[in-house]
Amino acid sequence: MLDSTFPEVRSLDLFADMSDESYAKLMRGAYLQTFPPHVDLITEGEEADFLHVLVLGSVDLFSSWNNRETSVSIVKPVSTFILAATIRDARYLMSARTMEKSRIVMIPSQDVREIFDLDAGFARAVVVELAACYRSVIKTTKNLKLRTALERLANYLLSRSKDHNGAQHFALDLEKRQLASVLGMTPENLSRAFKALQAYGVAVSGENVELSDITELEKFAKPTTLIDDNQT
Amino acid sequence: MLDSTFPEVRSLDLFADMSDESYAKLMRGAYLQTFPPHVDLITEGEEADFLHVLVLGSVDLFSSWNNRETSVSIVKPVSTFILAATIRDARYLMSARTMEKSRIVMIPSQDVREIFDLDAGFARAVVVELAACYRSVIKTTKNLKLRTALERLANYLLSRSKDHNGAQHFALDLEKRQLASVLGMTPENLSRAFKALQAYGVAVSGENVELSDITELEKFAKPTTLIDDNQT
DNA sequence: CCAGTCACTTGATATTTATCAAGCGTCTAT
DNA sequence: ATAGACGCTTGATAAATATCAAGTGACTGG
Repeated sequence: MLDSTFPEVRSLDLFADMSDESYAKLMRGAYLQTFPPHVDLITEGEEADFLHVLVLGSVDLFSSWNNRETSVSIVKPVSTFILAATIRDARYLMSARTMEKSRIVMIPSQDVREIFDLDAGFARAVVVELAACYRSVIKTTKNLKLRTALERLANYLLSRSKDHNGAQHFALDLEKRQLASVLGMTPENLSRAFKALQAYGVAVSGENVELSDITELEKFAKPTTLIDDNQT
Repeated sequence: MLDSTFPEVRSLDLFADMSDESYAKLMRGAYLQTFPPHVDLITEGEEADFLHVLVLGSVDLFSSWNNRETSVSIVKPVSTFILAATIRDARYLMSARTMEKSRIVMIPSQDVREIFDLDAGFARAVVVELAACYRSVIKTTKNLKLRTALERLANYLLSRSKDHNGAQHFALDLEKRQLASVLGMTPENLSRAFKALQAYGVAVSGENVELSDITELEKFAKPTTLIDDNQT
């Protein structure tokens, strides 16, 4: 299904270190598909038949219980989702929907498990990716359990600022309702939280954020690499 | 350091599928050590020099920020901790301390990474373990974001009941203060939550729990395998 | 251009959760 | 035995967060 006309996939970290032969095998049953915005890709509880790799766009991983819903994380290119379910041949723990137009590679889970045993380079890449995912969720848990909503928002803003080379001004990359869900609060509360952070030099207008006193904001937010750093 | 006098280690899921040669290499630099209760094993932020495997006892993985502290999870035998940090050669995201007398295998991280590349059976076992850890934290996150403290406690009790073959009566395996921290609430609140659950047939005396109406409690708690099941 | 939709905001209020202070009961060490 | 320590509980209160109900403003489709 997938051939060399998609070098973008081959060069992803996850596939870069494997043999051509393994790659060919892996891709034999794979699809590369483009989805419009707001399309449901996966529903939690289903069997994990495919490993998904997001090549372009963005995907919301969310979960529901008892009529409540929450965003567990937002996936940006290039990353996999549903890797753990694929490995364990288990059911999805989260649902997924596209947030914008997205290009996604879908690889049959069984092939992933098969090639994992055959190709050490791929195995290493899978483990490294999975470990990164694990550490990211641990950080989320710490963020939720150790901080108030206001503190989470403050640190989120500082984090985004760092993503923009420490810029004082940048645009939110999420709708506010979406951001509220990611941060574990209601949209109403997010509005009030933004207002409360005015005291630390935060100004928001639409999607535009201005941090006029990053030092003061940091004094309040107390960011730490052990929670707020995406890389380590 | 470790030889065949510790068959308990060799037969762990993590090590069972590897060659004798790889196992020998892996254990060359390893220690098997017994720690007394309430000993700090690891401090978050340090380099992950060793992979830890808990063979006996129990270990608290906790984290601190801004003078607050929370239990992220309790590790019971047989499982690893710090696996993700070892894989990524990164810093620990959590601190660890023994809760009771515990026997722990410590394997130099570098050896783990080396043998991972050499032994496919070990690689598979590492990935399966890591995927299980990942899914477990995802469930924790969903639990925290989708449920109130009362709902978390109710589901925790139902979960423990299932661990005891659905028994109506069982003993808590954690101190209440510890349990409160795991569930993301204060000890005071846990006390009140237990009282509030009396309405659903929950009675607690010391460490003894009696669930006199599991059906009613389930109607309130709405447990789901996608959050509350340890296995899948 | 206008009406409608929709995300966001704001205010009032309720619920949930934490904090502080005190008290209770059990265990332990002298 | 008894004093203290300690874990737990309880009550009073405060803080954090959610809910409900309007309202605003921007974009969109006819």
